[in-house]
Amino acid sequence: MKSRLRPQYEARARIIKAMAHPSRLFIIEELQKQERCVGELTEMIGSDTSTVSKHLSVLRNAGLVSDEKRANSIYYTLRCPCVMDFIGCVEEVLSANAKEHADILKCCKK
Amino acid sequence: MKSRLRPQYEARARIIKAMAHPSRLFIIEELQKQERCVGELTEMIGSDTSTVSKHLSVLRNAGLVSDEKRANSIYYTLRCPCVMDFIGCVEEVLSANAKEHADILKCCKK
DNA sequence: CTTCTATTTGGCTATATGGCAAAATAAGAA
DNA sequence: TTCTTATTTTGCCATATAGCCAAATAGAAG
Repeated sequence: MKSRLRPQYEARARIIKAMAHPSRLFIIEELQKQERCVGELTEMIGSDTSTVSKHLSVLRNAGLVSDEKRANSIYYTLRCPCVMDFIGCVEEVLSANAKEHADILKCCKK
Repeated sequence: MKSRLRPQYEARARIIKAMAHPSRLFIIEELQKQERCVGELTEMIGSDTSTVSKHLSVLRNAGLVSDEKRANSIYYTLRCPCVMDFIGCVEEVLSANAKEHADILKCCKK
């Protein structure tokens, strides 16, 4: 592809890659509802604190969330709620896939 | 997170992960304009045919594209054009990030 | 059947990622 | 100051990914 376009696609891919993990999708969805600190998210997700912290740093580095320290916890917020629109489309893909699977099964049974 | 939710987040993550690569984003955007065969995409992207073929199989396995053989080429099509909506949001994140960077620079110069 | 063309697959290497545990850091409370 | 709590960083290992090359496959064309 034209070399001047490369960096643009790479930048986009970095953002999307930051979302491409089950726990991080959970975090995004949760933060869309309300801000949360690491401890809360850790408990909800059920893995090691350090793991959740790393996920948060991935999201932060991508610019998807911002953090603010209050009392002795760090609260994370979703910066661009539009990322939630993704989910709708992803679900559309998933149900299209499910439908196709169903059709294939139906066809084989005949 | 509640164990019955896990599979759902994993399914979503698989779809998003399939998009999380510069070449695959390019392919998605190109296929949104018109169907293309492997050879055409290979030339546009400029990497090995086998590499592009693998990218296409990632997209196909995710259910994002479908393929149809005609003459002696295989033509790929975008199955859910809504994935293009992603890009708008991703660009929003990118420009928010750029703005923040600019603000930080401005602040430091003072 | 043989040849040619388009695409996929397998083998390989280098690099990136996710996870936990342990050590390090930051900042409030005593 | 020291103690405590919340979070981040580091080290390590296992696994996944991208890329190229070479080999295999599928069909069209001769």
